Amino acid sequence: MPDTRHPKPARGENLLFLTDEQLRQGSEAMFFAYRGFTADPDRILADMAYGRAHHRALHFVGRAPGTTVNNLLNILGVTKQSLNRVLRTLIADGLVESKIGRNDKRERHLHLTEQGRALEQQLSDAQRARLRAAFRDAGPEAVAGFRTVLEAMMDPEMHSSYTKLRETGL
Amino acid sequence: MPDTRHPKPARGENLLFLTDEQLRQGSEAMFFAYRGFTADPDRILADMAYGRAHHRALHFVGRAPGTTVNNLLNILGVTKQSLNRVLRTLIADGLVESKIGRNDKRERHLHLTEQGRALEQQLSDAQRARLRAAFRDAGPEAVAGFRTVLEAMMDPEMHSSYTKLRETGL
DNA sequence: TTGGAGTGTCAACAAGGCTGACGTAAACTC
DNA sequence: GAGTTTACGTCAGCCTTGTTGACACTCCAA
Repeated sequence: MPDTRHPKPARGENLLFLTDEQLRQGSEAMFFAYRGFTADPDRILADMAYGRAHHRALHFVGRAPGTTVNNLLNILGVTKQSLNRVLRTLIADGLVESKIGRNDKRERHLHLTEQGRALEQQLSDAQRARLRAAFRDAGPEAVAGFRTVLEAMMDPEMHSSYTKLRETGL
Repeated sequence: MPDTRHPKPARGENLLFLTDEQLRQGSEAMFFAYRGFTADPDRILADMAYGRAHHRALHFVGRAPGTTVNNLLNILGVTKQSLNRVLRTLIADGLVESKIGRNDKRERHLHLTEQGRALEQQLSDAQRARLRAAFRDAGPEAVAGFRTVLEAMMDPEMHSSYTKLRETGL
């Protein structure tokens, strides 16, 4: 029986949270939670001609206004052809603006239009509502742990994208 | 300035973790972490004729041996046509066995074959390795918080699937 | 001026979602 | 016993979003 007297056991003791069964439950928690995480914006998008990829593009353009296509490519981790298809429809529909770079005219700097910002808000609000409820129910310490584990799960390059957004974004 | 004397502030105080910026970072953490979470098994699957959908089916059949098709459908949240396509190849390749029910002969009970168990192990090992490292780095309290938040993010039906697996599975 | 980087586009394809329709067998219900 | 419902499989077709490969254009820098 595990020792339950100490809430924070010394290392070496009580590694119950590292058993295969615990890890399996962790996997399943990720799977089910991610489904919940994407469910609300997906529902909104289903009515439009857009999908999850459009949401992601809107999110990160809104997050890092003026970002280049290449930068967005690295963040999203898809091919430029794949991103381009999404971006093309967003630009055609007037949600995203693509401006030729001033210094380097090969680059395109991406911004949300008013309309794009509105849709991004709508989608993010739906997603954040769920996240807010989950965070509120779980409490600040659980949220801190949540963030810590997620950061440790990322690939190093993704992690650096993540922290870079945190520092420079907005 | 938030009160930092208490690690667990009374409600109403210190709700910094519920600001839009914090929630946005939470969203991004989910996005990047989920990419990391699926990266390792995806790499293994890429060499075979299988994809992430096959991994999910193998996982849950292995987790709840003897489960019916309908039950698996509910867990995975896809249409039977979609699941059937995946299941058909797994059965044809001898990774999954489909047995007609004894009581109710309409039902099919699914099991992993030896070969299926082997592949499931290989895939899960890759995924668990990353999770184990993340859990180890983050520590038991962070892991508990991680689980708490993820559970709060699930849709209620998913949450019941999740807990049911935890109770009856294995 | 030439090579390479950043960007965009076309074509073709695959995985894995979806809907709708239909068939079969078993179980349930009246 | 007839009719309905349930569980499952399958065919056909569509969509989104990912992939590769090939090619063109613009601009910067050596």
